[in-house]
Amino acid sequence: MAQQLLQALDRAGVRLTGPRRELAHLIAQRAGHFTAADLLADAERRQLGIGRATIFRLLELLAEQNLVERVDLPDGRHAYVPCEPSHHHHLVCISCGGSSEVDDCGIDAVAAEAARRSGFEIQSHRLELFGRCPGCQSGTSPQ
Amino acid sequence: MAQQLLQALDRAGVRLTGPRRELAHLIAQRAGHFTAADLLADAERRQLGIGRATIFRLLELLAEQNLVERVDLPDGRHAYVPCEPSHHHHLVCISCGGSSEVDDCGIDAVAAEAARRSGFEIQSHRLELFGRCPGCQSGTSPQ
DNA sequence: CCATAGATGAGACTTAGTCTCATGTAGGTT
DNA sequence: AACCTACATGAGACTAAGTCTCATCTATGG
Ligand SMILES: [Zn+2]
Ligand SMILES: [Zn+2]
Ligand SMILES: [Zn+2]
Ligand SMILES: [Zn+2]
Repeated sequence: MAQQLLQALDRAGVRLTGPRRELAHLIAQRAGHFTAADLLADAERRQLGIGRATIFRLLELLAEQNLVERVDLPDGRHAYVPCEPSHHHHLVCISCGGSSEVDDCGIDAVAAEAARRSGFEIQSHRLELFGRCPGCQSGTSPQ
Repeated sequence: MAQQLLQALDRAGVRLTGPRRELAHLIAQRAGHFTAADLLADAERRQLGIGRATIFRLLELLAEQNLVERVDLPDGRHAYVPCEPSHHHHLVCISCGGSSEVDDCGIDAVAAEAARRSGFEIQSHRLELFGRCPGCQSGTSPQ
C-alpha cells in the first residue's frame, strides 16, 4: 500500500524523497483513520527527524491526489482515511478507527434531488457514516 | 429568531444571562453559517465585553440542544448553522454562506443499505452538500 | 557529475479551543 | 424587596492545531 502511494506521488510529478517514503510506510501501517498528530507521534517515536510542516505538506498533497480523504470526526478532530480515488464516502468505526468504503449508490441521487428542489448548484458533498464495525460489535474489544 | 433560541435555552433549564441574550441576537443577525471566530469578532466590534470562553460554551450548549448544527466547511473550518431540531442535513452556499435544509428522503435509506452490506452498526452520519445558492448563481454577487 | 527547482527541518508565529479561578448575577426562597 | 447560592462569567494562562519563512539540502534531468 505504501508502494501505491509512492507510485501515485511519482505519477503526480513530485519528488520521492526520504521523508515521503517513510511517511508512506507509516500511513500504510495505520489500520484506519489517523490524524496529523498521530503521524507526527509515529514519526517521533521512530526518531525519523521529520518536521511537523513536512507532515502537513504531505497530507495536503495526498488529499489533492485523492489518495487520502479528510474526514471530520464527530468530536471535531480532522482525520484522514486512505482512499480509493474512485470512491468518496466512508463508514468509520468510532471504536477501532477502521473504515470501509461506501459506493455512491443512491447518494448522488439524493444530492441531485436536493439540488433540483432547492435550486442550489451543488459542487461537492460530504457524507460520513459513523458507527461500530462488525468486529467491534461482537468482540468486546473496543480497543 | 433570537427569541426562539432564548426560549429553547430557558426550556433547557439554563439561565438567561446578559451575554447569552446578546449572543442570541448576534446569531440571529447572521445570515447563514458562522464560525466561533465570527461571533467573537461581532462581539468585539460591538464592545460587548464577552469572553472567548463564553462563546464556545454557548455554542456547545446550542449544539447539545440541536439549535445549531456543526458543519465542517470544505476548507476545514468548523462552522455552525442555525437549525430546526428535526432536520439534520444542510445545503451550504460557499459563496454567500446561506444554507437551506434538506429533508432526509433517501439518505436514511442509503445509510441503512450501507449498514446492511458492511455489517456496520451505524450510530450517526453527517451529510453536507456544498454549492452555490440560486441567488449567487444568477446575481454576479459572490458577496 | 552538476545545476537547480523543489523539498526539508527548525522554530517563530497564528489560530482554535480548553481550563482555572476569582468575581458576578439569575432566579428561586423567604 | 432582600437574600442566597448554584450557575455563569471574563481574564488570561495554557494546549493543540496549523501555517509560514528561510537557510540548507537533495532528487532528478541533463
Ligand atoms: Zn474513499
Ligand atoms: Zn471497529
Ligand atoms: Zn438542520
Ligand atoms: Zn449563496
